[in-house]
Amino acid sequence: MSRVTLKTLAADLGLTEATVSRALNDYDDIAEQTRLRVQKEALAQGYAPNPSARRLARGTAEAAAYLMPANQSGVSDSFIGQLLQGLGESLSKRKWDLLVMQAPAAEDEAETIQKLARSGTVSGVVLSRPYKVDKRIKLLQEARLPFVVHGRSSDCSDYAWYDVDNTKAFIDIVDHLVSLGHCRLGYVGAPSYLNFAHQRMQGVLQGIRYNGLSEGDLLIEISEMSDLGGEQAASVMLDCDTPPTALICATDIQAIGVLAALRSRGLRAGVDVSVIGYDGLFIGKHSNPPLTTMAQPLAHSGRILGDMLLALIDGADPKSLQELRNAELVRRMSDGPARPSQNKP
Amino acid sequence: MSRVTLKTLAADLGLTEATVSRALNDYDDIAEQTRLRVQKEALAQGYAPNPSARRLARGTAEAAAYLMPANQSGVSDSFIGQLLQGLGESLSKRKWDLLVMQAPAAEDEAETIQKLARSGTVSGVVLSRPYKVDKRIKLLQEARLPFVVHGRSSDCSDYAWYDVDNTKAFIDIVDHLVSLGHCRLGYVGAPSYLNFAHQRMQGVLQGIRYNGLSEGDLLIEISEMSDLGGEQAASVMLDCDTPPTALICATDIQAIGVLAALRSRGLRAGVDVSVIGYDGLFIGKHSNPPLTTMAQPLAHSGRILGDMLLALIDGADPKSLQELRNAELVRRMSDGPARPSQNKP
DNA sequence: ATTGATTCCGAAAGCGCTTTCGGCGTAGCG
DNA sequence: CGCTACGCCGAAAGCGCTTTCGGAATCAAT
Repeated sequence: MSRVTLKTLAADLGLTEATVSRALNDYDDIAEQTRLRVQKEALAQGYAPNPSARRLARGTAEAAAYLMPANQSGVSDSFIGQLLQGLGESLSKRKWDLLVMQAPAAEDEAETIQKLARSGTVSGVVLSRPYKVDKRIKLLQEARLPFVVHGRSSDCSDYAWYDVDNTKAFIDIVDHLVSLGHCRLGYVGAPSYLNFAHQRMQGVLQGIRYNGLSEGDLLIEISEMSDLGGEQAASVMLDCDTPPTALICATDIQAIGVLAALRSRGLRAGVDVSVIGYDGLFIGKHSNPPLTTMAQPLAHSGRILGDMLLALIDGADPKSLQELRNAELVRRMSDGPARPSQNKP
Repeated sequence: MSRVTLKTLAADLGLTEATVSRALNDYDDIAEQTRLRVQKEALAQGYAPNPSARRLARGTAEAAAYLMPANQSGVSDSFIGQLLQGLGESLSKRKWDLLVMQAPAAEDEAETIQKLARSGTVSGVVLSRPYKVDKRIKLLQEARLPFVVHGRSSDCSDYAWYDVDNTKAFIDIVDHLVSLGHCRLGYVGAPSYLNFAHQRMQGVLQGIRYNGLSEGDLLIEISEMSDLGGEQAASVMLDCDTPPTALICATDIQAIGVLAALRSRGLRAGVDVSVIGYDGLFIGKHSNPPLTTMAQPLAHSGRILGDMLLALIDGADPKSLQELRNAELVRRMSDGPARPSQNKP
């Protein structure tokens, strides 16, 4: 009982491989009757075409790759599972395979992409978390390999992307905080080579200006994207002469660390100091206290990215495939009005 | 500037495709000198072999698939990212591709696997979170497709797996709790079609017996694996006549919900009621209070599973590839000694 | 009955690579 | 000097599938 192939199927049916192939692929120059006969037999024998052969013959990969973001900071990204699931659903509509790739080292990313493009392993790529200026994007463009980006780099006019308006989100955060009476703010930022980090920082800077505050009213600490990073960043701001009354964090993970820093100082988040995160991670629901955060809508981002990629490959203009969503403030317990008399006189 | 292929390369070099192929694949019947010349030229032209063609010719897929666990309960699994990364690293040693698959519906899983096996898309499979009796495993065996399982089904004698000793872990939890003076326990379990849930339940049952308690000393509630599930399960146990003084949870996610249930009743986890989770998730570090839990070592599980799969395909006996690890109790703040006089007299 | 148009299927080439087989040329042996 | 023995490379088949092209049969129309 060896493998059932087109040849064996054809032999069993008394037909040619060509005919069987066309019957299975719904060509319209096959008699309805034989088409049915073929498909029935194929099903009965459990025939599954060899994808390598098909791809080779068709000259198309019928597969897409997801480029995993390098896992800096050890904290695993819980969104990857969701994203992959959505991507998979979308791609499976065309029976495409989804493969995940990662560069061994950061510097090998270019080579990885080159190989990907030249070998024709995939016919499309999904890229997460671009850098401010991202040579991977340039490489993909030069290679003429269709791709969509989850996020945006600085210059994002020429390719397809799906992103949340980071800048607006952080302007909104500042607005919210100011409306609560806060006027000395702290920002726990992330490394700015990641473009979303840059965008978020711009957001708070703009927010400050729009609200008539000066940059002197804003303390900034950049930390790595981890709880410890957030905790340390918060510590230096909290321990200075005129500590901020509200802390804005680039990511929920950092915000979680900020909460810890507060607790260890006997400060109550939400009453003594407000802290607001970004991401809307599940973890924020159960932190101490529950974290107020800007939640980004990534429920269906996988599907959306997948659909975009498919559209792109069908010939859509990349520029027509740029989707910007808004994050939404979900208030939990870590923010509150500025206290009339603040600690540390 | 079309694609560079073996043919064009050969033409440029004045050699045959065959020779070039062998030179690039380090056959030993190629003169050292020409081998170098070929490899240099290949590098210069950025040649990347077409994997479909290679796979077709070699008759091997040089790829493995990870079967994503169905995302019940909406809570995304944060371990998937880690696992995939480890798998990818391992497989990349042989330049294998890693692709992720998911069954559209639960019932399609069988068909998905059949297709996978018959089509020869991959030469190996990694399966997560098996059911108690898992027909996917049977299918993979029948299809003679090498596979490794992350976890174990009831009958796990015949295949390769990597798992944590769930039963032992929960015996340990009971031991720990009993040594703290607890003798009325509650167990928040998970649906037992998942075998790990069954194993964990067996663990607490055995732990009860080993410690001379009777089954009357144990309350059991099965819930779905989510924070809400845990909260509801805890609620019914807490609100009964003689509530347990300690709650054991099948997963951290449920434990997080249990903590919420406690808080909403004004009960202090770790002093009024002890709660212990399982998984060692990051979230437990920052819950309220920080969660005591049995941490499973999944840092390198991806690599291990990948290496196992490779070994399997090299002809290793599946039975020699079975690795059982132990979880480790990490004490945080949610457990403590039983109080002499308990609430509700 | 002759032509033209259809309908349906077979023949065959080819996708890019691997691998077996054989043959050429040179070196080593008697 | 003729012999075998290699070392090195070319020729060619084949992996399983797709797709173009053409031809045999069927049908409608003149």
